[in-house]
Amino acid sequence: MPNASNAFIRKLQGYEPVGDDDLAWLRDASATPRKVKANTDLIREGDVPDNVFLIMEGIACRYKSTPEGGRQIFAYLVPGDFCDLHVALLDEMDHSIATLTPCSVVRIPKGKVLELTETRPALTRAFWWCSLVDEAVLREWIVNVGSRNAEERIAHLFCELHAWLQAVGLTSDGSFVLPITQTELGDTVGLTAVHANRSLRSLREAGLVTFRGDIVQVTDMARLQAFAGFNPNYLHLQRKRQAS
Amino acid sequence: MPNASNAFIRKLQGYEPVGDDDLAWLRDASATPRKVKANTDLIREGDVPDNVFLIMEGIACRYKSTPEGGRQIFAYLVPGDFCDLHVALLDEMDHSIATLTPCSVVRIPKGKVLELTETRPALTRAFWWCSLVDEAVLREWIVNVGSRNAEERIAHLFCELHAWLQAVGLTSDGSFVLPITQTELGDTVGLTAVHANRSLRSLREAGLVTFRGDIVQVTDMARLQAFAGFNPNYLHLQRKRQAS
DNA sequence: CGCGTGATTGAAAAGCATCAACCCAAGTGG
DNA sequence: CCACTTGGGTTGATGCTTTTCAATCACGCG
Repeated sequence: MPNASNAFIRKLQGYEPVGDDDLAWLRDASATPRKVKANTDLIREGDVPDNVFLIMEGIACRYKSTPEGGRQIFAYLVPGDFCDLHVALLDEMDHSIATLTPCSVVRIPKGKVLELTETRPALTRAFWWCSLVDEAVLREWIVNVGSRNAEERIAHLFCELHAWLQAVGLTSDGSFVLPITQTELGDTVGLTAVHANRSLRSLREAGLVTFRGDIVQVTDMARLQAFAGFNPNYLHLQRKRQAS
Repeated sequence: MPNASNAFIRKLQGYEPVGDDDLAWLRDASATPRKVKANTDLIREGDVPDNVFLIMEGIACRYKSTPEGGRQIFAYLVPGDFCDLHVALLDEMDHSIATLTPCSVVRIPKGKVLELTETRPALTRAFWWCSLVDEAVLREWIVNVGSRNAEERIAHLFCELHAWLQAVGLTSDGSFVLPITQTELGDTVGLTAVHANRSLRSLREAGLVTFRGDIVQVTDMARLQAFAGFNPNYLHLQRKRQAS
């Protein structure tokens, strides 16, 4: 079994050349993961935490609860993703983070991240890059809920997740594991569970993609992407060109 | 008339104590603004630019065009806002930026920003903070289009803009200038212009807020905020607590 | 004055939510 | 071992929300 910190370190190395010294910092920071059960809040809106969380295994999500009792999910967190880098700089959480599956997470003290911005420009830049990619994904999600219909929204989400997970080797032959309920899918794309269910049936019957028992299987990738209007440019998956 | 760089520098100073040396860098960087007409693309999706833009006067927006000929706006840029800090680190633009009114903008060469990350940790942190606040606003916009109805979306947008502009002294007595068309308002909150118009009428008749001739006038702030479910925490307007 | 852009209103149709029922599989406890 | 419970998936019927299409109005400008 590979070193648990691999997903995280590999991700950052994709953004910036990471020196041995910085590598040691990363290894040290991600050394002692702790287990968390599924459907557990890691941190809640309003909290003023003093740790940054990092997902090593499992899937979590960012969300806000709505006054009517629903919730809006606006990010899935997969291994290697920061939970709340925000917290290191901002004051209090403006949203919550919950696990969707059992997870393994590590905590990095806030002070350690602040210190990093003073002493390690390459890592700071890599973290900043992470923020910027997160931002790009959020923009596309606004396009998704703001200007696509129900089927297109779901199709687009599946395209994105496939591309993202493929980049870290978590897909196989057009399929990937997505351990969420249809209610959570609805909370993600701004639909009710009932309508999400009907839309899934349409997509299945159209021969584009199926979602059964935690498995998304893309039937026809080219048609699915065309249907969803998916353009992966916003994921910024290709490596950064050498900067001098 | 105040130094044109004030909005920008004041904004950053709200995030981090800025030393004299850094101040000089900022003044220098924002020294020579150039005028741009309304409804002009500053930069387009797919471009690989070598400048970072900074809005000194006027209002611009980030947007993506949809295949059906519409567009989705996901940010308004007001004086002091960065246009595309992303570009300094990411590869190519994943969205476009256009002026909505005549604007005055400055360009900062990409290399200058990269150099900054090596030599000026306080400024780098301030820029990073800007990214994180942008991110928080994007999250709330997803909640807006994903889980509020037409009237609530518009009401929420107006609450946000009022709070944001009030923080930089651009409101007066519950009103502010919003030089956009109803079509652009619709493109922002994921509605057609027709339905945006009807929703505006409802809000006006409910005595909450009016929007006529580029002026938003909040009639009853408390009720408007309650109606929209507005909580300003995500704007992170309060100053950062002293770190260390 | 005529034209173009944006605002406004009406009527019809489509999209989506709501309510309600039922099915199914995986526990759980007697 | 089985009755019972529970959470998630599926489907139908109905109504509200939003879009679409179309027409008209108001205004600034050459």
